[in-house]
This record gives sequence, structure tokens and C-alpha cells, in this order.
Amino acid sequence: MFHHVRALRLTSCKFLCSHIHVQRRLFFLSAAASPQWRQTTDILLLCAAAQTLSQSQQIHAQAVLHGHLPRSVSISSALILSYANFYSQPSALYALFSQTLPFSRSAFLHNTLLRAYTVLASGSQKSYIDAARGFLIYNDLFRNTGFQPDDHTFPFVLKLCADFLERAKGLEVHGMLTKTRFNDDVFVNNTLLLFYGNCGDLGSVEKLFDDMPERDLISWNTVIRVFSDNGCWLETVGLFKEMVLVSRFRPNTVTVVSVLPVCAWLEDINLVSSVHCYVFKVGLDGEVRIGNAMVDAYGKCGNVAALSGVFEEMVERNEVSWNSLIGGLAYRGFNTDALDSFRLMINENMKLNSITIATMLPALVDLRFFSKGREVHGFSIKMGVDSDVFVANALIDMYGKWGHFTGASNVFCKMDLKNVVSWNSMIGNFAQNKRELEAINLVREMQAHGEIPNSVTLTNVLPACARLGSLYQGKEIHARTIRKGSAFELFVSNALTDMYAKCGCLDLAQNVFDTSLRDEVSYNILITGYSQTNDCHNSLSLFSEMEMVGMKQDIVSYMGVLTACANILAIRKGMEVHAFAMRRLSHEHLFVANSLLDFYTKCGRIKIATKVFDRIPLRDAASWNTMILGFGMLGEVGTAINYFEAMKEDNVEYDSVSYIAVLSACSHGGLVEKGKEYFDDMLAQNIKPSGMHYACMVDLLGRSGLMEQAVDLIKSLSMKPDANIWGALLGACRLHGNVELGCWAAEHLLELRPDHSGSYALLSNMYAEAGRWDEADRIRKLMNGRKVKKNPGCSWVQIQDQLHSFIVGQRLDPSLLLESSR
DNA sequence: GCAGTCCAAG
Repeated sequence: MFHHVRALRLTSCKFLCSHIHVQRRLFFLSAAASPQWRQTTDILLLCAAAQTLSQSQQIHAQAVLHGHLPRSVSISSALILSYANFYSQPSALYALFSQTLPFSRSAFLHNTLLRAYTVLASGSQKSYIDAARGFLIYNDLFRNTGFQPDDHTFPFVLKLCADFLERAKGLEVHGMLTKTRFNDDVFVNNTLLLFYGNCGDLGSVEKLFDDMPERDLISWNTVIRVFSDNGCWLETVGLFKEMVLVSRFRPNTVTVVSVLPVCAWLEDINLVSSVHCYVFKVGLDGEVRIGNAMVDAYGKCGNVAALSGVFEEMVERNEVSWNSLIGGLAYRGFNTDALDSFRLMINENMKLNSITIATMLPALVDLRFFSKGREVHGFSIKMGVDSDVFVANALIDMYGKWGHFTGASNVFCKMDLKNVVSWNSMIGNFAQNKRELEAINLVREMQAHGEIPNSVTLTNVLPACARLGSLYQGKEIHARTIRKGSAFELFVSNALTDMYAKCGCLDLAQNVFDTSLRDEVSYNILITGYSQTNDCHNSLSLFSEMEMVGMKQDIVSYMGVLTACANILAIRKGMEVHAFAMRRLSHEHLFVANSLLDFYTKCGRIKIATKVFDRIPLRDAASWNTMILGFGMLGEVGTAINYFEAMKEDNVEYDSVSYIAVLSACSHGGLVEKGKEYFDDMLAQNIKPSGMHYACMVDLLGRSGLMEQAVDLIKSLSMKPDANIWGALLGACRLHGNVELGCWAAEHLLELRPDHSGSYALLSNMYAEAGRWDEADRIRKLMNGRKVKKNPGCSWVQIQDQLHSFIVGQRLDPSLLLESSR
């Protein structure tokens, strides 16, 4: 019997002890007399192999009963480890340690407790408290005992430092082991590699790896892992090649499964294939983990044939293989195939796990199979994985994209362990569904819960601030990104630039732009931003600058710069852009063509606009609307109406904007009856009139002097009249000198737009024209009191290639004129 | 005593 046990222990008891064997031995031991217990080996074996908590407790009780505890260090240690493996009873661990009689404690017992805390701390859920307990035991070893740390102590404490990124402590331990000369030990150095790697200190990793007196297979695997974890993919592949070609070590399963994801991220199908060949050559192809990693790698490279081939040929498959298959298919959008495999997996009676669910859900979202997704949610509840972070986060995303906010927030609230992705998914749901305030508030709440917003949070919430125009919140977030350093990520700086631009703070937008990384998107944001301000000429210079810094203008750039040209009537510059776009064949893009129409009509070049329009092969509503608006603006009301009728015949889906265009044309031409007809026509089409439509109608009636009808229309509205409506009425009143009605309109207008200088000016001028000077003065004072600045009159001139803007009261630099005459 | 395949948010 003893020999049998001994042999087992020598060949690693963990793997050989079957459940039944342990049961039998336990039964035997509890029945037998105490001499059996002297065979410590036997007990250790049992402890190591104990497969349930109650077995360990049984052994524990027997040991106390037979008087081996609290004397035997071996038994205490074995029990401590056994308890730690069940992630339970942390108090029992320390009790076992402290109850062991002081004279029989040893460095070994300290090491065991330290190891146990390492196991507890670095389990599936990180436990900082157990990590702290581990560090206490390590410190205790120096201070309160007569023992010294040994080569078994350091790997554990270093693992804690590595897992918890305790950089200072790790450096201290490194110093200590140099002092105590344990730095020759290969185990210690391997863990040290991991520590430096996790801290991102690759320089130290490289140096240590070069200086290590001895390396083993694990050293190579660790260093490969560390480089891949730090995103140094080419270096990782280099190390792998060096290992194969130069070192005396042969890659094993761990090496291959570490290097394959790197080949996958590099999307280097040749690399994956060569590793695949190598695996065959050295006979590792039967390894299920390698097969799984292979399936995954081919999937990430988008080679569906190879992926399915490897999967088919695998001699052994587990649930990870199926998950990899499904994930690989879904990764490149083969969602239907992924769903088929998922069904097959169920039919084959494979065990689904949380990863299967978290892989399948996004594929179903992509397919818009939401009710199927809800079924999968049901599965996950049955399996008890619905509050797993990955599953729950995928569910939050799914319900959000489905528009089921209560579903999303139910999942979110039920999670007992949220992470930053959970918060970001919720924030994204709100931000992308026009619930901006909720998104912004959730960022605050997230911080109150101790979660730090990352770049994804910011790229989600900044557009929400932009849409709300809430500069204050945007600035608050900006300050935070500077503190956290994430403002330097391209995505974030672009979102910041966009937020400032949309809030109208182009100076701040420009500032972010000037101090951050830039790409084409950054330029487009500013070009578009400036095109909607008084600084349109900046759009033009940025457009040219793109060319100079080697960036290619795209559709968005053309659209932005053409809007700018239209706003400042920069005809020559706009035509240059047109020619430029033609050389790049970009003018064929519908959006660019529509921008050209807008530009030419606003500049009054209706003939060129017509030519551009005629050459658009497939016009959309915007193309037609722009032309109708253009003709209307130029007073060619008949043509505008003809275009509107032609549009209907062209089977283009005319929209509410089309009616704004045609109504404003009628209004310009004084065609009251025609306008009314179109308005009724619109109602008959079930197009809900907006404030803009009513404003057109008020304008139409008002211009023709039908003030009463205009007022009746305003009074009959079910909605609260907006600024456009009051503005239209005010304009009409000024035209017809109706001061009383004008005041009524203007007071409403100023209430809605207290910062709109034009309204004050209009009202004040109207009073002045009616000779009511004191009233005019009152309005001027009100405007000054509210600190409303009147936008100065501004004009532009193009001299040679340069566009110059100047405002009222400012003189053009004479040198420019000289230059132009040269 | 040290390394270890598959999953979620823009």
C-alpha cells in the first residue's frame, strides 16, 4: 500500500487520484486506527486530491481527532491549499496557520499560506483583500519570525505583484532577491518576467531575459506571452521564430496557443499557415487547445474555409472548439452560419457556457433577430449565466439596439458586478437614442460608483453633449480626459473637436485640433464646423491644408467646403473645388453633387446648377429640394413649381422638406392660393407639418397682407409656435408697418431667442420707422443689458488664391491690393 | 513553486 501511494505521489497526485479512489481511501482512513495517519504522504495525497469541500473538511476533522493538528506542518499546509482551491473559508486558512504550534511553524508554512492567498486573490474574481493578506504574510516572514524567505517564497509574492500591478512592491522584492542571491533561480526569474511584463516594462523584460543564467521552456513562453499581451506583435513573432530556429527548446502547446492569436491580430494568414504546418511537423495537431486556437486564428484572418476545415478534422472537440467556430464565423459577419453552428452545437448536446452566449448575442443583433436573442437570454437564465459580465453586457447592447430600454436597464440593474463595458453600453444606448441627458447623467453616476470613464465612454457621451449643445458638460469631460491622458487618442480628440464645433466654439475646437493627433476626420469636422459660422474662409484654408499635409479630401470634405463657399458666395473658390472634385471623379457622388447644387443656387448661378442637376443619374429628394429652393429664392417661382411637379412624376419620394421648398417658393411669388393648395396637399399625404411649414404659411399670408389669416393660423396651432413662426410674422409686420402685431410677435420671439441679435434689431428698427423712438431705445438697451452682441457685417474678397474676410469698420490691408495689381 | 485556447461597449 505504501509503495502504491508513494508511486502515485511521485507521478503527481493531482491528476491520478480519481474521485472514487479518494472516496475509498477516506472511508478506509476513517475506519482505521491512528497508525495509518503516520504515513504523512498518504494524507498529503488525499488533501491534494480532495475534490469537494466536504472531503477536505472530513480530512480536517480526522486530523484533529487523531491529534496531528495543530502539530503537523505538512497537514496544515495541505489543508490550507485544499481550502484555497475551493475559494472558500479564508478565515479557516489563517486559523490553520495560527493554530499550528509556533515551534513547528516554518518558512514552508508561510509559503503555503502565501500561495493560498495568491490562489484566492487571483481567482476568477480579483480579491484585493486576499492580495493584501498575502503581502502581510510576506512581510511577516521578515519581521516577526526567525525564518527567511526562500526560493519558494518569491514566485508567489511576485505573482501577486504581477497580478495586482504592484510595481513598487515588485521592485522592492526584486531588490530583496538580488540581495539574498535568489536571482539565479529560474522559477523566480520567470515570475519576475511576468511581473515586469504586466507592468508594461518591456525594457526590463528584455534585459532580464538576456541576463538570466538559466532559461527553460516556461521562460520562453512567458516572454512570448508578455510581448503579445503588450501588443508587440512583430516582436512576439520574432521571439517565436528565434525559439524555433535558435534555442534548444521546442514550442509546446502553451507556446503555440500564445503565438496564434498574435498571428490572427496581424491578420497574417501565411503566418497562421506556417504555425499550422509546424504543429503538424512536431505532432501537436491532436491537441484540442491548439485546434481551438487554430480555428480562432483562421476566423480572425477571415478564412472561413480553413476555419471549418480545421474544425472538421479535429479529433477531439470541446465546448471551446464550438465557441471558436461560432465566434470565427460571426467575426467576419457570417452570422447565419454562426447561428447554424449554434443550433448544431445544441443538437450535438454540447454544453453551452457563458462564452457561447456572449458570442452568439452580437451575431443575432447583427441579423436583427431580436426575438431569437430574447430566447437566448432565456437560455442564459436557465444556465445561470445571465449575470455574467460578458453575457449581461451583450444583453444590454442587444436590448438597447432593439429599443427596449427597460430590458436593457433590467439586465444592468440586476448585475452584481458591473464593469466599464456595462456602463459604456448603457451610456451608448442612451446617447444613440436621443436620450442625451440620461447618457450624461449616467457618466456621473458611473464615476460615483468608482468606475473610471475610458475612451469608449467619451466617444459615446461627447456626441451627446454636442447634440445638446451643452458646452458645460462637454468641458467638464474634456478636463477629465486631459487628466486621464485619453485626450490624446484620436477617437477622443475627434469627438472633442466635434463637440466644440457643434457647440459653436470653433476657437476651442481649433485648439484641440492643434494639440492632438489628426486624421481626415479631424479635418472634416473643422471644415464642416467652420462652414456653419462666420469664419467660412477657415474651411477653405483647411481644405487646402489637407492636400499639403498629404491627406486625401473625401466626400465629407467636399460637402463642407462647398457649404462654406455657398455661405460666403465664394464663387471662384467653389468652382475650383468643383473642378478639383471632377479630377478625382468625386463629383459623381450624389452628396457632393447635391452640395454643388446648393452652392450654385445660393450663388445665383442657376444655369450651372441646372447643368449639374441634369447630369445626376439618380437624383434623391435633396437634389430636387435644392433646385426648388433655388428657383424660389431667385423668384423663378413658376420653374420652382414645375420642378416640384416633375419631382412627383419622377417617383422620387418627396418629403417634408420638399413642401418647405415649394411653400417658400409660393411665398416668394405671392401665390397664396397655390400655397394653400400645397399645404392641404401635404396634409392629405399624411406629412405632419413642422414649425417650418407653419412659418412658410405665416410668411405666405403675411407677405400678401393677409395678417388676420396669419394670426388665426398661429392661434389655431396645437404646437407652441416656434421662433421661425414668430419671425415670419414679425417680418410681415415690418413689411406692412403693423406695429401692434409686430410687438406681439417680437416679444414672443425675444422670449424664445434672447440671444438672437437679429430679432432685437428688427424690432428696434420697426419702432424707429413708426417714429416710436423711446420704444426703439428700450429695445436697444434691453439688448445691451442682455449682453447680446450684434454680429458685425462681414464680407469676403478673393485675391489671387487667397480669400480674405473683413468686417465692418476694418480696412483691407493695402499691401494685398498692391499684390493683386501686380 | 512560474506560462495557458473561446466572449461584451465606440
